[in-house]
Amino acid sequence: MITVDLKSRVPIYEQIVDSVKSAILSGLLGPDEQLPAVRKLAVELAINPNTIQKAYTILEAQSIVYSIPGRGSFVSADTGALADAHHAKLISELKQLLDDAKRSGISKKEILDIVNGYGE
Amino acid sequence: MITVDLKSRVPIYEQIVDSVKSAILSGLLGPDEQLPAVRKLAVELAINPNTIQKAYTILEAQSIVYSIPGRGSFVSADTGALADAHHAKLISELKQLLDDAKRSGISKKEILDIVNGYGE
DNA sequence: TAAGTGTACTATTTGTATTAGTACACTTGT
DNA sequence: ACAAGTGTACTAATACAAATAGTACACTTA
Repeated sequence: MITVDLKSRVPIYEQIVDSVKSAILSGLLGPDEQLPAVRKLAVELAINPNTIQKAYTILEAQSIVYSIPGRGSFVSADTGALADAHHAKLISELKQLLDDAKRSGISKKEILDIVNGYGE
Repeated sequence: MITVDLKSRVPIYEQIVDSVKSAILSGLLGPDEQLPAVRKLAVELAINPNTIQKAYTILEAQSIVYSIPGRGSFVSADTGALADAHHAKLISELKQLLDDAKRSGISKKEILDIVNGYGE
């Protein structure tokens, strides 16, 4: 569920933050569902517990999870804000990509062909 | 022409590499045109000459520039490969973004509206 | 000859992530 | 009451890569 690439340039704790966010966005982790325990996940990923803790602390600061000492860490009840932020981010990235494509002389037709290749 | 963000996470030498590539792709730098001298650019960007040299070495290894000791560094005569690679990269990023958007429940209509907002 | 160019090399510094180790307070289940 | 499992907190040490500092050499151009 939560994975990490030790060789990546992005810090492990950040990968964990992103991984948890993805799990929530994809529905893999539902509201009030418990996250893996700090120590357990550390063993599973073969990294230091402090690194997991750092990730959970960041997630808690962003109101994406809440932690109860002695109990565990859990997904926040309301994940709407997270979904909204992700949505906005995707739109923004798409616009930037289109700008770049236009500057690079990629035709609108080529782009539309690709977009239309995606079902629905 | 070539800019750098000291606060960015991506290494300065890599920013320079990307910056030169962009300048070439946008036509700001034409074939056989001379790049700023290592020492001069170092002064201009207020960074160490070694960092510039590292960037130029990488660009030369990728056949994007060629260097002549005593003369300077110049844009390669044939920049077609660079343009092709950039084109392929954009297409790939677009596909990935569309995948993500689909997974996030963004409607095709919303995407088409954005794409159609880009002239031509 | 002088100035400007790329190239090469080693040592050092710096910043940040990560690890290591320990300790405390709380909750749950027995 | 107890043990096990949980989050939390803190300091020190380690590791690694980027960036800097400093110097030197070979070449080209005016």
